[in-house]
Amino acid sequence: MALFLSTIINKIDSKCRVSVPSSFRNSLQKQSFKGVIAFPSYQNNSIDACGIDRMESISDNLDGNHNYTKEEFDLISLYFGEAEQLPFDKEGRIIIPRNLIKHAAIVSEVLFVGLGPTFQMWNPKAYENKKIETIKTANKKKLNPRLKPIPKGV
Amino acid sequence: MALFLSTIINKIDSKCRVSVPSSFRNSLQKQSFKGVIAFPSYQNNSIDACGIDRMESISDNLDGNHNYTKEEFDLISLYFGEAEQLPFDKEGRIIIPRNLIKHAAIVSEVLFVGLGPTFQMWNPKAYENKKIETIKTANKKKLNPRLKPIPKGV
DNA sequence: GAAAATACCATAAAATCCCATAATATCCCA
DNA sequence: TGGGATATTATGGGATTTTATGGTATTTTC
Repeated sequence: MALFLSTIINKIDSKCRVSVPSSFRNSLQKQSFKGVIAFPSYQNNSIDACGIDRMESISDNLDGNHNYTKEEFDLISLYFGEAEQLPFDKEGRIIIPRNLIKHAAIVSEVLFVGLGPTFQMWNPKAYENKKIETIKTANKKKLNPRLKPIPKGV
Repeated sequence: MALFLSTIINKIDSKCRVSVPSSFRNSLQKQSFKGVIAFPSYQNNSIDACGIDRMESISDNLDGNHNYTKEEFDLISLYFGEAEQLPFDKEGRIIIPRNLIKHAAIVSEVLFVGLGPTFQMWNPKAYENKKIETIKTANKKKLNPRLKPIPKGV
């Protein structure tokens, strides 16, 4: 599956078009639907996004004997209902729908941030605030941010 | 997984290109993404780096493990956002982004130091200082200098 | 037919390729 | 083991391609 990393800011024009960063595009272009799946985040004023592959695998999982709780299942169903399929144009741009723009309070620029298998789109200023808040909380709770892979099967 | 050892200094040019030491390159070239993943170290003025394999395993773990609190998840997300995917050019060089150059105060040379599964990039002078400091502290605390294997995943 | 959506074209900046060269390191065979 | 031949690095610079970003034209939708 795709692995989205790093942070990129691109401009959004009067037709609500934004260039998806080329590093993100590369993995998305290989998937069956050439574009991104986007939906409003319920946790932040941001837009959650991923490739169709991920939606398909979640869908398969929902259909089989999954191990989601009832609450989780309901939440995932909500996401499916709100998900938008945004195809690339020839230049690798997507058009962000009105409701998502409103949800993320996007104005002239869109910040893309990679979160591994998914990514988010933010108003750059809002992301900056969120970042500061996250660091503050981490310090207060003395969270260990060290990235370590945990050996499989242990 | 890759094993990075020893210390090498290479020049950085006006296009911010540096040759990754060939000994490091060899293991990285075999991975699915041909290049290095780099992010600002939060402990030093240095750049932490590894291969995509390591990020993938961290990502898988993050995706599969539902034991993270929201705060932990947010913090790890920050690191994904700060990570940069730096592909090799045909000559085995990477381009170091402005923000990382600034973070590590890199000028004309880059010092690569292997740390086992990861490596770091430094301003050679800054590394020299750090080294002296480390030895001084070790002597003061009478640390045992023998190399011991560190338990995996801990 | 008007408005919205989509396709198409143009351009500057940035990233990447491609080639050249010198310095190392490695090989190979007497 | 020596030392010339060969391959691999590290490094530089110019040429080419890709990206991001506009704008205009054409098609769709109601």
